[in-house]
Amino acid sequence: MINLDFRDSRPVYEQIKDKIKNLIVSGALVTGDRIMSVRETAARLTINPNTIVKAYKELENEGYIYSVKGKGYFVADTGSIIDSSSCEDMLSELEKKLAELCFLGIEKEKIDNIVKKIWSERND
Amino acid sequence: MINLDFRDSRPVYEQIKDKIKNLIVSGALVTGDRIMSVRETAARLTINPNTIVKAYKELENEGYIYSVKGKGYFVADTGSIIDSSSCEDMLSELEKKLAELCFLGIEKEKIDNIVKKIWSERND
DNA sequence: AATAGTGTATTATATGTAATAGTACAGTTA
DNA sequence: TAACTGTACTATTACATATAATACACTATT
Repeated sequence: MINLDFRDSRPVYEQIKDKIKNLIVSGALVTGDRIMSVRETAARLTINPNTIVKAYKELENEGYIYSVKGKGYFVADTGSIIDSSSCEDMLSELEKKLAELCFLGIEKEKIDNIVKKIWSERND
Repeated sequence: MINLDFRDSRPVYEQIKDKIKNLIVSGALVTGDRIMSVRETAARLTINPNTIVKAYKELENEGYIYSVKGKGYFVADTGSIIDSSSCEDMLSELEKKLAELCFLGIEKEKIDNIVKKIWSERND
């Protein structure tokens, strides 16, 4: 389900955040689904439980999941996520990345196709 | 010209990399332009020269600038930058970010407008 | 030649983050 | 009761970041 990439220079807890966020964004996990427990994930990846806690807590702060003592972590209601301020940050980040890709000579059509694909997959 | 943002949690040398890269990508700096010297930038931002060196060296490795001993750093030929492997990485990163924005409810038109704006500005 | 500016290299030090290890406590379920 | 959950805390190690202080080689100007 989740594997680590040791070529990736980013901290382990960020990789875990990313993987789970992607599972939610892609629809593989939906509201109410229970995700692997802290200890289960730690054992599976043979890393320290504290590292998982850090990843889960940050995902909780961002509104993607929530915890229930004694039961586990669950995927939160997607509606509660939309934070306009962080959306603005993401959009300005996106603009920088796009400007860089444009500068490097990527064709506009390539970007258009990616955007088209993503939004068509989601708006079924 | 360049200022630091202490609210930004990223390392200082990365912020400097980003600022200069943006100046190049935006066209404010063009091939052959000399950029501020290591010591000059360090004095201006009141940070350690070694931090500037780290930022400049990474930009040099990425092909954005080059150094001449005794003279300074200069903006490199843009044609030498295009590295297809790193382009692939950037595109897959972009795809993740776009999927996240889509998930958060951003309208496709908003993205289309950003893309349109950037590519029209550059293809004069 | 002298001076002042460049990039470069090196060593040492301080600080914060990331990750591990171990333990303990509180809640849930069977 | 037993076995699983999340949570909290302390201690320790390893690494990245940033500073500090030198020193050397090259370029340009005077």
